[in-house]
Amino acid sequence: MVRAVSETHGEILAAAARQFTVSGYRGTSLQDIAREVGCSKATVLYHFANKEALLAELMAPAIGVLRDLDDRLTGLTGSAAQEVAAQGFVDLAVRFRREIAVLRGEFPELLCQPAFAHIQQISDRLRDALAGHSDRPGARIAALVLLAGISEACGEFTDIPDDELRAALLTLVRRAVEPVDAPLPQPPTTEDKDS
Amino acid sequence: MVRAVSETHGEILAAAARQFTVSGYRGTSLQDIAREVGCSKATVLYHFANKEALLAELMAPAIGVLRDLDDRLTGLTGSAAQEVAAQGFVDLAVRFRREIAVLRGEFPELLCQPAFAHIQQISDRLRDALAGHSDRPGARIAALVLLAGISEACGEFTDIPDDELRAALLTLVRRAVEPVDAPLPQPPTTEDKDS
DNA sequence: CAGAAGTCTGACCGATCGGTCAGGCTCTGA
DNA sequence: TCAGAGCCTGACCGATCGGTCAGACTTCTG
Repeated sequence: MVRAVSETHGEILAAAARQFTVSGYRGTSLQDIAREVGCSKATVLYHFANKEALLAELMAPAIGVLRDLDDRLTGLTGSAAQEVAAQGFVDLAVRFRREIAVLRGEFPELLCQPAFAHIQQISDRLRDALAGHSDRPGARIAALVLLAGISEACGEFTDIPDDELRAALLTLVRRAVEPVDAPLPQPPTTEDKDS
Repeated sequence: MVRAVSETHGEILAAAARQFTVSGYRGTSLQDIAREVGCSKATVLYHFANKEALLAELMAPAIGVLRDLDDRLTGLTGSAAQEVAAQGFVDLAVRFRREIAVLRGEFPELLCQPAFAHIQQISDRLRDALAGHSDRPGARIAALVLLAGISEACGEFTDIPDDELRAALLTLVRRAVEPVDAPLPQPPTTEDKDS
């Protein structure tokens, strides 16, 4: 059976997206993808140079949006950076729930691959922005917990429509982020031991 | 070379912990562990029935603490459940940073294995408790984002001492969790479309 | 009609995985 | 002294992985 180029190409991409979401990148073999499409493993490797190229093409749209967000963050400081980072990342996470779920937990290894080398730097800058470029541990911790948690959680809420999920996440982030413009948010914690 | 039982056993366990933390469970082979210990792969499999048993023994302490927390949560409702869940999970996450990092992202597959079958249910109950047993989407989302984010983030802050990390996380969780005892926290969201 | 281009496949490759097994080694106690 | 228990290993196994390759088939084009 011979199909139009774009047809098989797209079917492989769609099957890979589903399989990666369920089993992760490593947990999915080219044979699994070929089986779902109904072609041979060699056909998958005819349309894509290798497994990594398949992943790269799958991630391209999300990465593009992430880069745009990175550009918009340059020059911003304090709560302005926090707000733009919050809105931008929440929107990105909701729109690309599936793609982000794929990377779930496989970030460290995947980021070593050349196609994704720069993403680590971008996400570091995103975290700094969400922390209002503060170096207080509380701000850094809150920013990382929120970014990681949203990435992880988005894929789970498949039953919640985009609008509702986006609004709830944005409310959460605004509530949870450590304010940086105010001198200090009246620390009500139990004890402070600055080592 | 022949060592005392407990010695090699412990060395394998320690090496596995390090490797799993860096490369994940799947990403670490028995050969990798054996190489770090300085023994053969067969020796690893002499001390542990199989790879899964190695992981189970590594996780046992953390799982025990998780079960204790689960017990303490039974019967609690509202903000009381939230507070106990917050304190208990933050403490657990900080104490067992490394163990939790191992499971990072490999939860879905690992939870299928019989040794970890019950953990999914416990973590579901933990999430419900942190949401104050509310079924409002905002509360559920906040709880999941916080649990996932803390799990993910703890392993990254190796430079922050336990006390400080614990205090910062607890402050964050208390600030971020959606209050449930008050009738409704003055919803400032854009629009509510109850489908 | 000839042949070039594009699409697809089965057979195969080397590498690596988790796991097994027979046997060698050291130490201990009768 | 010697048998047995405990510890350890090299060699090996079947399965699976990502990837290659020659060739078959269809479609387009001059």
